[in-house]
Amino acid sequence: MSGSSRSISAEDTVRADGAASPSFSPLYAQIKALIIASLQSGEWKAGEAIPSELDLAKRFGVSQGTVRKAVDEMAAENLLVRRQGRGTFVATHAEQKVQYRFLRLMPDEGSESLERQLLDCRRQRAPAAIARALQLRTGDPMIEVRRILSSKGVPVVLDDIWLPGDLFKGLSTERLNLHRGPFYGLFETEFGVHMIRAEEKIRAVAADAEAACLLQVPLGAPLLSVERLSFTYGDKAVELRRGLYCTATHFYRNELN
Amino acid sequence: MSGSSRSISAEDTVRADGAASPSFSPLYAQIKALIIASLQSGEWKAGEAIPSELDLAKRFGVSQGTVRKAVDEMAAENLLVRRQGRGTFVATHAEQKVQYRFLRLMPDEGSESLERQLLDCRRQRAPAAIARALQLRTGDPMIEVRRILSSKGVPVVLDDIWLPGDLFKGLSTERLNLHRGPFYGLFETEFGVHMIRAEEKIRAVAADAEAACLLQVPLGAPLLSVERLSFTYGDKAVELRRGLYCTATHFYRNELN
DNA sequence: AAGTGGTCTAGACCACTCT
DNA sequence: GAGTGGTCTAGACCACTTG
Repeated sequence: MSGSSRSISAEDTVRADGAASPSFSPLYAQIKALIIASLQSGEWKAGEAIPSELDLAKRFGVSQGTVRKAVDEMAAENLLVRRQGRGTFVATHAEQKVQYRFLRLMPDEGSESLERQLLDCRRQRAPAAIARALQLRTGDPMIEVRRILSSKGVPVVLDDIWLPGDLFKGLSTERLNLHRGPFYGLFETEFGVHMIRAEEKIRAVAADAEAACLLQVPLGAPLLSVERLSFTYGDKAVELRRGLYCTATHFYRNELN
Repeated sequence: MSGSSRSISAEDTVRADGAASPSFSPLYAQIKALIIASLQSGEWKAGEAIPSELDLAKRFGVSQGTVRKAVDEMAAENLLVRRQGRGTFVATHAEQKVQYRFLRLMPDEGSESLERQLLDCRRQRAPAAIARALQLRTGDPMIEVRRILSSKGVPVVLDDIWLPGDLFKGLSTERLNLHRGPFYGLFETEFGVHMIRAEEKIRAVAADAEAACLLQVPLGAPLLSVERLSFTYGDKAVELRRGLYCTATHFYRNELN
């Protein structure tokens, strides 16, 4: 790299006042932020390759090693996927070998994929509780989707999905039904919304009349309630989902470190 | 480092036959394996500092950068903890700010710590199902521990814990009761067993008579069943645990990436 | 053969902690 | 001030993929 290239060096960091420097942001972290900004702006789309490490190093005026560290972190966070000899690619929910990257439900035996059945998709006004979680105002336009996932014809999951109306303008029952693969893939290609992270709150609950009917279990049967809040770039919440899982033939798998 | 130091270079890797080289093990991975071996042998105990990167580099005859990469991975896996300016330390369940590193249960409000109540601790013969999970033989000596965790006097968790008898020879009710903090801390200091990873299978179940009584919930109330298999170095399973969580005032928190 | 990511080295300097 | 981990660079070479 050229010698006088520190256009964004650590030393340039703004210091709020004499005391307590603002915790020091290393170069690679700034490079990472720039790459994320490019992802967010759509410069590179889901599944596409980003420029090579050397190209990025030239572009940002830093060494390859610094770009490498930024990309390494992003690969560890599943924002990017590295493939030796081929390049670095924008992670996607669409063409992944494991469909449903965020679904931790596993069958006790076998490995059949799940069939999808759309129940409903309608425009709604945001209820207070939903609005709060998504940092919207009560009454803001939203879209509610309900669906069932089945294994070998037996219903296993009942999902109730809430999306901000302004981000998913043209979403409709037909569009959802036409699409193959996970919803998150459709969200990427049709609406430019990437889900990169989620938080789940899990409880055991008793099936109410509606859930019992739809999941074909007795009234009061124990179900796993999985409340998921999904985030896109910049930790912006863009989906709230409440799943009811029937855990007679499946279980929720988790790994602890 | 001295020039002729590649005592364990990548090129030395044994190749099984002409075709399909055994997938290539980089130097840093071999260093990592050596460090893990030292941890396993007890050369550095839980909570202690390991040698500095430069010392390790000298010892293994590689550059600091290679040691750094090995240690970075181990820190990412929570085997080691780096502290700038101080050193690198063996991770421990004992003196951690967050007690219960593996417990994902969170209160809906507040942040009270949980009180522990020991119900039982006895020597047992391994039932078939337990033995299989821990790769033992049916009838092998085991220790079974039952306990309750309570929040503000209200029982929240009922745990049933199975441990291989040969690894936990002197374990007794008194010893468990004397000890402060999480069991996993005691296992480290008293028995040299470090839990480094675990897999959980989660289901919703209905409370049976015994659980209902101990957790003070109605018969048939929905409970979270959390089956945990814990591993020590070398992916050796050393604990099977079945927890029943009452999720009226708490929830199981998970993060997806 | 060319291009990509992956490994390894060596050295300089910075930020943090402790004595 | 000495010692530790953290950042950044520059260059060499290796492993893998594709044309």
